[in-house]
Amino acid sequence: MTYPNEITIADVAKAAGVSVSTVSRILNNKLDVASATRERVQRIIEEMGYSPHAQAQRLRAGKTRSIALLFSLKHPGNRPYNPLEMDFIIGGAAAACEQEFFFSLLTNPVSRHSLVDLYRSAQIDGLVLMQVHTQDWRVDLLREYDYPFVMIGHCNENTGLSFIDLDFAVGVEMAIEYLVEQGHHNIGFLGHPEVMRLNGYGPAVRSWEGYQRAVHNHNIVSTYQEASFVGQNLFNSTLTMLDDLPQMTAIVTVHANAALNIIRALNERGLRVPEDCSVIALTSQQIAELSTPALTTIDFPSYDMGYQAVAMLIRKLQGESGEPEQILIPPRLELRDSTPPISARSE
Amino acid sequence: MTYPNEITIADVAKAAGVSVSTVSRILNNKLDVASATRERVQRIIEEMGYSPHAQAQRLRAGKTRSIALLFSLKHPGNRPYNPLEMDFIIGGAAAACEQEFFFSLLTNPVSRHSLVDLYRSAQIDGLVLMQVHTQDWRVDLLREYDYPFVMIGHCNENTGLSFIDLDFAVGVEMAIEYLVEQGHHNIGFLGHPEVMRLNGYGPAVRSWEGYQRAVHNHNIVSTYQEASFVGQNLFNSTLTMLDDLPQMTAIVTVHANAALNIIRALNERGLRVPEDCSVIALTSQQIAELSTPALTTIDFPSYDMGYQAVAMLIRKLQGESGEPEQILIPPRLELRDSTPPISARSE
DNA sequence: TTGAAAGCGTTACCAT
DNA sequence: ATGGTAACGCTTTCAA
Repeated sequence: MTYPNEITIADVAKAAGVSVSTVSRILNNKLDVASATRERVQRIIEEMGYSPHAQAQRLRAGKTRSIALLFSLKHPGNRPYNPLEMDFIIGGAAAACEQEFFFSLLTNPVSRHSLVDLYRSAQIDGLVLMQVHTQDWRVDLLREYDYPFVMIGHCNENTGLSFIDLDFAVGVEMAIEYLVEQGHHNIGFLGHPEVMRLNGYGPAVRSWEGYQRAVHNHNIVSTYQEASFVGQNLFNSTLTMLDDLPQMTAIVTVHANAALNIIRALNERGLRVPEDCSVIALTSQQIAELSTPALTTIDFPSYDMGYQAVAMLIRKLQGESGEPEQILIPPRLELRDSTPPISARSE
Repeated sequence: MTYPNEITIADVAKAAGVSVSTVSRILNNKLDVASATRERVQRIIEEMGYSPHAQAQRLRAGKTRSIALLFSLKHPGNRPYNPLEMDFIIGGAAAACEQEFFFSLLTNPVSRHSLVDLYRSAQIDGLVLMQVHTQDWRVDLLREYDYPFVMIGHCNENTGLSFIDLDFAVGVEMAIEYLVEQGHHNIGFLGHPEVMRLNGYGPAVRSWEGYQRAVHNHNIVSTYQEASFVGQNLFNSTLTMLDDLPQMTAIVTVHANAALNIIRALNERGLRVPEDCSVIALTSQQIAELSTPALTTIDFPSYDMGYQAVAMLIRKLQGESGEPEQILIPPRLELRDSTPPISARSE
């Protein structure tokens, strides 16, 4: 039995012997309807398997109830993606679905024109921006046009803008500080690729700042490598750091997925984690617990960030918050098994 | 300068001194327009920054130009997700965006009602189903209503249905066969959790079949563990297999992300990859190359599968293909560094 | 080659 | 409490 999906509110009205307006009122839970009528019509709606035409409702309302997340694939084959970015997507989708918003993923590269067009042609009510740079033309453009959007990440200049971001600078600093407290003097830092930092990619810039600050403020010997997240690269960069600084007893990395390669590189030199070398990564709980030993982390709550970003956007769209919301998440150190328990270090 | 986005086709018509119909014709590249008019109007469209209201166009056309992928989060905190499933999403989004379809991610749990409602209320034109089970109520329902959809995965009974899937059974068989050819006699299999197989989750059922067939057809000693993809579990399961079968010289796993834990577990027992033990995983090129050593795989082209699924769905929506398309991808063995080169094994 | 008008399925206003 | 009607912005007949 195949139901035709061409049942309209008019069909329901006719079947119920009432006017279209009445059915509409019932659908929208207006109060001025006799309860007898309401019940009768509702039964008929049920029986006919009617549900209102979302497109028509949206046209009428002048709202799309759609939001999108920009996730441009520069090179379609350029995977694997950062798993934390995947969590932005999932978290965002979850928040949108809960509020019955359509959540769309836009992978085409955006131009000024295509970006503006999304709003102009009423494809979306609002946008989530990720992979934000300290100076970001997309942000400038959307701000100029006063189109609703929120960022995962933030710029140098954020007046009037809504965003959620992790405090990468403090995060890296905190990790190094912890290691110093634990008695480490020789610490390696495995950062984002240099080119990303020079391009002004937020996390790259800020984690680098945090590293510089920590080195400056503490009496430690340090080496660093800026590596892409290709496995072989992380592996080699770890070896290079060991060459530079053979006494290295701790590594801090911003790479979510680096554990395998760092650990393997250390093993290659006869070093074990955490007995000979501690590792702290900037990653999510879930990824940290994928490793053996489970990684001590500066927690990167990416699912929640995606979720919050969308929740924030929807609040903005519904006009609940006139003020922009700016959330800079204070980093949290999660001790797990890749740094020795405090008692063990007091030997 | 903030453009109002309330410019309509009527505004353009008025500004150009022509009728709405004429503007519409120009927008839709109809032929019966004087080229002088066309150019003049096009310039005005440009100047005014007009682009047509997508909602209105879709209402008029009776098409939503939206498709969705069902990715229910049973437990919102239930991460990390299978990275290959993430690639379904990205690949699907890419295909949809290229064709200017809206691609939406639905994370709410679906009921019969909510599923049917997606079509009835004209929220979507079609759906991509993943996490398909050998018997799947969603498939039965959509088939009954004759709503357009495609699957990533397939059921036991697929008449009239369109799908793309990897041939997991042959894949696992092929991996084991290769190992046998290379002279291995003691082979371990690390499969999906038993409960997934018993629930009829396609990949779990079929990779298990492939394993059984391989063991039956070859003269090998084998052990297996069915493990969840939690790191600690994979680690322990590997150790258990080593306890069962200390002479084990090769492991085949269906877990995309298991490499770290398998390798670490082997190292724990003083075994090295690939010198002492070979590893073949069912995963994507990108993930395989994240590991050190890079993993030999049965390639799981998940991005392409997502891409193809959506392309297939769009073809179906555009009525290009009356016939259902059923693609069962023949597995391909990709030799990398977690199995020794053939020359090395002839010692 | 162009324009007028109907209609896509709703909701909201104004009557009754 | 209910019904008629206009309007949301577009495309597509049908006429001119």
